[in-house]
Amino acid sequence: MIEMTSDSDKRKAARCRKNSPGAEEVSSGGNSSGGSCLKKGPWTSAEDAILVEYVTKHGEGNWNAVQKHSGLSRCGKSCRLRWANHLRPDLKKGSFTPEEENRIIELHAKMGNKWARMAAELPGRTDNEIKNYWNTRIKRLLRAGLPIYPPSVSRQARNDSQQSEEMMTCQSGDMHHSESSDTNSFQIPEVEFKNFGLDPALLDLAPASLLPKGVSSSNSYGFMFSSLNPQKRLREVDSQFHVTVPSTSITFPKFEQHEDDPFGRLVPVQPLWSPPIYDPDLNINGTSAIDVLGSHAPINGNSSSSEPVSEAMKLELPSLQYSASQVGSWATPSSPLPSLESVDTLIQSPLSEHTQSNCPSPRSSGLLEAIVYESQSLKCSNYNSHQQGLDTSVMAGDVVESSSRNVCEPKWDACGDPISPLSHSAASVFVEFTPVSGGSSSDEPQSAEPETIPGKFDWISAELDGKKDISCPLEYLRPDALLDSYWFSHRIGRSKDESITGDFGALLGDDFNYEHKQGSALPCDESNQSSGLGTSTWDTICGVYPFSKNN
DNA sequence: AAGCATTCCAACCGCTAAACG
DNA sequence: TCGTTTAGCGGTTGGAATGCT
Repeated sequence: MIEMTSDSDKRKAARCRKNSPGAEEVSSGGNSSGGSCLKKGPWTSAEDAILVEYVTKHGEGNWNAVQKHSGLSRCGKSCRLRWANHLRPDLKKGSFTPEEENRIIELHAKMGNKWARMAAELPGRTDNEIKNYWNTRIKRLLRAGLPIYPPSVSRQARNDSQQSEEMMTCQSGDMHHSESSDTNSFQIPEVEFKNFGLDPALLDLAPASLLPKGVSSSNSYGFMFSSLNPQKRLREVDSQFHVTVPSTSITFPKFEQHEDDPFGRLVPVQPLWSPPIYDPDLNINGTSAIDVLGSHAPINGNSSSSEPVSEAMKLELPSLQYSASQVGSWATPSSPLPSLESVDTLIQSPLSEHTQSNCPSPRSSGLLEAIVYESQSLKCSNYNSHQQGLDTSVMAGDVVESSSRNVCEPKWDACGDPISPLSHSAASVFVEFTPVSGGSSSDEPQSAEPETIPGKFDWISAELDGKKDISCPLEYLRPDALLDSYWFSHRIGRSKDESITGDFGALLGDDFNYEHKQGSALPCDESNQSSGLGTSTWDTICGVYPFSKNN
């Protein structure tokens, strides 16, 4: 089976052309490594045919023999990849189904970046495919500061982590704990950052996808289960510091496309997240709570994600942690979490209007979209619930919240319009994803978070595009927070010809001229809407972002 | 419509671990 | 025990497709 599409052929041809003059030349038999010229670049149909024929005759394996016996000018590794990723007859083509997406997330929570093993669980899918999927689509969630793992998984991981931690402590003192098990033990991975000369506090803020190369992927997704082998990790542990990831739990309902919803929106009806089969304990209380894509802490890349807190300070977010039993009652969580409908009603911002009206509903085929959509709704609701008590119930433990608020008082006031999307993007992001130590409960020992995260909420100065010296609360500039709003407005409220409304536009408007926005006190009014977030603007943000900049 | 930016994806590289002789 | 081969993984690259201005 030669599955060369005309597209891929074109692509390959183009790439061949570009790749190297040598690529064509070597295809006639040359060798490159060790004197033998092996062809690189896209495979041709002829090569595929040869490979298929060979494998059909001889079976898989012994890939280095392919070149010898078939005349292919490809190294065995290349042959193996080509076969595994494209020529295998049992490959499933096309985009991932929602079920597969679900499965991938589930598997990733279970295995970490064990792509091959994940692929084994997904018939017809390849590790490369899954990896690409994860590294691209999941980034959406990361950028949006949305959770990826079901909180149930997170909770289990946290529990296991604590247990193993205790064990480790007992057994070997304060040693770095390694992955206890690849498969059956959920452990919130320590996020290990190599020496980037960065302030851990800053690193902590980095969404994985925005981290400098070298910290990305497996262990850069923050909370994700590092795929580093224990040996590797031990080797590298020298210059690393550890971030124990606190996680929060947000339960998400299952989505269903309401027939009577003119916009085909997915609405929560049942737990989306079926209890992972690999751990019955995850099915807490026998509920089918989905606890969608939980541990958003790390993912959202914001303060809550991977606080460089001491292990003793593993933080919970009670205020955001909905018990599994609440899942079924999505509309009536114990905390003042409004129903989805209420959310739409409560968030009477332009965005919410969009949410109701022309909200690009999550495609029914897109689990991620659904998650994003619903998560945003949830965040809205969280915002509201938090907003209510923000001024009056700033816990001592809500250091992040309170301190940031204090520090940014003028800005908060300026943009803290509860109706404004800015409120959401900036303030609510704070509120929602900040590892509120002990959350809203004051019984939790109030950690000295500001001390463990030095300067986290300091105002920062950064030169943007070499033009402006901006000064603003670091939190304001965090891409995740900004993107959160961006994503929000895009996924939910922004139609094609609409501009980003409110604060985010204000924040990211022309040339990211924060100085200007400061001057205008980050107005949230319509007049200050940006014409949209230019891509270059976003590049600017990323480029300016402290951890990369400091690098 | 054109130009630019971003996203997606195939393919690769370098490295490591496991398997095997 | 050691060397070789194979498999797997993280990360990267770059063209095509797509979206935005």
